[in-house]
Amino acid sequence: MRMSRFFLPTLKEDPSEAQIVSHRLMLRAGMIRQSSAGIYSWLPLGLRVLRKVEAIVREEQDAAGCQELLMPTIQPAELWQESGRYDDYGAEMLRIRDRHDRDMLYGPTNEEMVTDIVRAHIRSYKDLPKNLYHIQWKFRDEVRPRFGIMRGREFLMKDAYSFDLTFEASRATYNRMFVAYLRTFNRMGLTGIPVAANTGPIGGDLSHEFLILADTGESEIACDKELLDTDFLKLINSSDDVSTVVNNLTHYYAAADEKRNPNDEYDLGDNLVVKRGIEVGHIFHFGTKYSKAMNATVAGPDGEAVFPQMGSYGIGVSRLVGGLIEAFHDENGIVWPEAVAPFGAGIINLKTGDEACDAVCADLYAKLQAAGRDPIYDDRDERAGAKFADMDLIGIPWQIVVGPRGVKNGVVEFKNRATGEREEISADAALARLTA
RNA sequence: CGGAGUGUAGCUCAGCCUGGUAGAGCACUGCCUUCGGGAGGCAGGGGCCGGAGGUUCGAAUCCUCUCACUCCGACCA
Repeated sequence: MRMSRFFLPTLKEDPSEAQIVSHRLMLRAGMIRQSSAGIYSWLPLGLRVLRKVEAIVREEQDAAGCQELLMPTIQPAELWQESGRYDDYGAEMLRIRDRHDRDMLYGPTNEEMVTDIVRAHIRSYKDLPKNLYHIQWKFRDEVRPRFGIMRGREFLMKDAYSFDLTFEASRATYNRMFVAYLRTFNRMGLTGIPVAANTGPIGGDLSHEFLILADTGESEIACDKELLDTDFLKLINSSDDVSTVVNNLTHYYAAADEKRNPNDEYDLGDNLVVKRGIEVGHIFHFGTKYSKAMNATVAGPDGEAVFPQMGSYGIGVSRLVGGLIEAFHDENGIVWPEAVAPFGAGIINLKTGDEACDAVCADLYAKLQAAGRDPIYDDRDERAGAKFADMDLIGIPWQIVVGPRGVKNGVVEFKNRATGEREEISADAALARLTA
């Protein structure tokens, strides 16, 4: 992408409404634009990152044996009346009436709808297990939306729903999803710390939240210091058995603020740490709560009707974008991990219009594109300072700076956004670094 | 929902107390000089001062109502 053609409305000054760093940087980098309280447009740069995060989530869900479908945002009230949650959910549910005076709602979650789909099409235990997910916009009419997309009313969520024949199989699915979540966050450079949590309106007997540490996080977690010192990735890779991984992590004390138990914490002594975090995932095991309420059964091996055991598994995809910025930024802007960066490399032409510079840049640009690096090329007729500032603000991980002086000497500047390291190397060498 | 604020140019804000024809910086357009880490000069364009009522000869400014947004709290996968 050439920056001269890219829709990138960056701001020099901090918008006054933004209180936390991720919100400020998303506005300054031209990623989002607020429409109304807690509702945002995703501008091209922001959408690129959102799609990257979404793609990682999707790959890991697929790898965990889930199948993607897509359910609607608008749901009929009847399904929710059937489960009993139409009245329970309260004012957070946005209720809509259509032209035929039918009660509808903008879905805050999809347990009812997916159960309706499964009960219609799955009749035999032989068709189980199934784990269905979608990545769809949700709406929760929060009393007080804040922190930009971190606590918006409209947000993008991945939600998966598992159906198993037996309790044991269902717990195994829960564990598999647990580990898939660890992997997902890990691929983005984050550590999602699993903590025991309440089940809230979703219901059930078992639940874990996944939090990433950030001082600006809304949730408080109390846990055993040793848990934070654990190398999750090593643990995952050292065991083929997901239940071992889950057991190794969940035997440490770790609780969300509402589930803290002073008795447990007393034993930890100095090992107890209390930190703030951002909830980016939440998984639930709730057994037959919805299958029973909605009379979803399959024929079991002996012909009797069986209520499938269920679980649901959410990841806040749009919230993760904000969480990533909270985790990865410096005084100059965002520092994207490569896996989610909106562009894989940046080219800065210090003297657009200079024949030699233009030629070197054009060559780099074409070759990086051909190599699938998805580069952004700042070919604007701007001062160098503005180009450097914008490239850092939007967090491009690798930057190649091409100027007349360097070109004369056959070198370009190769820069790492995260470390700030700069080297003078040939354009070919820079290319080799990024296409190896 | 309780409390506190803010709405004036795309952004950050001044002007309001004490009523008298709408301001600055940044951004934008044109020209010139600059050009290696957010340059400078000159000239421009852009605002129903959130909306509606009221007071007044006259309202961004005073009064009433209303809408929106932000912050603190309560609430919340």
